Amino acid sequence: MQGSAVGAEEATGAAPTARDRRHAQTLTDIVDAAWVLCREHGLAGLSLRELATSVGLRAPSLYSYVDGKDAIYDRMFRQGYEQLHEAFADWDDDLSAEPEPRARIKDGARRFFDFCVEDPVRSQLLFQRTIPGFEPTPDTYAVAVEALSLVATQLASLGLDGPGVLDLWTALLTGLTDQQISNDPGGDRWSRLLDDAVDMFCDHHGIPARGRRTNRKDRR
Amino acid sequence: MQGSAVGAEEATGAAPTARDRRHAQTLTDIVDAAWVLCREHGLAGLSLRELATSVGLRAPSLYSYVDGKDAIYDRMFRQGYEQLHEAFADWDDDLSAEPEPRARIKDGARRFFDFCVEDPVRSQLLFQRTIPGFEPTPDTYAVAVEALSLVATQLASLGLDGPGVLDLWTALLTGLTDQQISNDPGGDRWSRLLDDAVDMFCDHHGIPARGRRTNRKDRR
DNA sequence: GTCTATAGGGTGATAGAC
DNA sequence: GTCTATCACCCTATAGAC
Repeated sequence: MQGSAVGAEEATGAAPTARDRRHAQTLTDIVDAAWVLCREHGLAGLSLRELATSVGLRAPSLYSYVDGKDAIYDRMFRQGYEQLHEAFADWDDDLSAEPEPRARIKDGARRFFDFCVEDPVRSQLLFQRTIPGFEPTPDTYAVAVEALSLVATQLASLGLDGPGVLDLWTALLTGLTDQQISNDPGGDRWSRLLDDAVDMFCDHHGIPARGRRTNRKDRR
Repeated sequence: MQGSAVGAEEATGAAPTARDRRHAQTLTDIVDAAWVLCREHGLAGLSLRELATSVGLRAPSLYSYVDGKDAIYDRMFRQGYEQLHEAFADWDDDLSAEPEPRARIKDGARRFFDFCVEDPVRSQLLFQRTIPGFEPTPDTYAVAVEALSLVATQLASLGLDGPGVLDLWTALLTGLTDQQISNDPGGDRWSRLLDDAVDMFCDHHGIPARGRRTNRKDRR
């Protein structure tokens, strides 16, 4: 379920020793435990002491695995975008099975909605900028950009392109997910509006409901 | 600009003494300073020490004005919803000048958008539940409900009613504002999409663009 | 009402022994 | 690598002198 954290050591050609593997293992343990604690106490409520003891260490020992608190957020941030990437990796695989653009857009919307609702803390870390001092490393920021551009190109291939179109799309989707998360956690009050919202959006942008193609620009 | 905090003392029939007025004044000073500090350090980053010194007091002296930290959040929360109420109090005043529902809906959307963007910290306090232990007092919660129901009835009079319709409306609006606040602060990248978004929404729900009335339900 | 003093907790991070 | 000990802060809240 969690993204692989192998590769934390420098990618030398040398084979990993048993000690390297142990090191990498407790490192992933640390990040996994950090997710658990953040879901419990909130993203900003993460305590290094508690994190350490929850993996059987004392606080100072964390520093031989991770450079400090922000470095832990950075690893979580990167992992989150890797998971987003995974969630959309096979999105266009069913192109042969379902060629209708609107149905496929609905599928994409549902993927994103579920991805966000399934882990609100992750959504908060990835999409809202709420942690005081944290900025992702350029390296992990590149991972985020890559994941987002993957989704953007997939949407563009379905006819959703142009700057304003994509921005309105993200606003609509994040609005629905945020309302669901913060005003009806565990329920489906906004989840069940998702398909209707997509129809509204597609109607407005000339995405055909059936095989027929209507082009919005031609009508003006 | 800030809502009046007179009336903090119990509403007895007695005339307020000079001492009462001084007390009420420093109380509003405290709340005003709390807003300033929250905009600087974030909502959760409010420190009672710093708040006290910023109004010329020491931390313990705050407790003779306010019951604790959550009581300060409560006053801010209430004041925020009073301001929202004010922002929509005269919304239907221009009914004679502008009877077109769609134009008036756009005006309402713009009011809400500006209200949110103009003070992101206030939006976070009012519309997201991000502070760990804080729950508004029943008394101030009633103020919030009243403000929201005012807006809801105004929308309903324009044809935007039904549970799903209102929920989709709030999702769309908060989505646009949140994106604007967190991804383009100070800019207009989502602000300039607002009118188009309202058109999309109105088209979908049968709100006429001109004087003619189209009813969505009749067409299915 | 305001203060000093302090209780009683928390935090991230570092030095240095083992 | 892990630990103990500790530094150097931060915080909210209360007791009691003035």
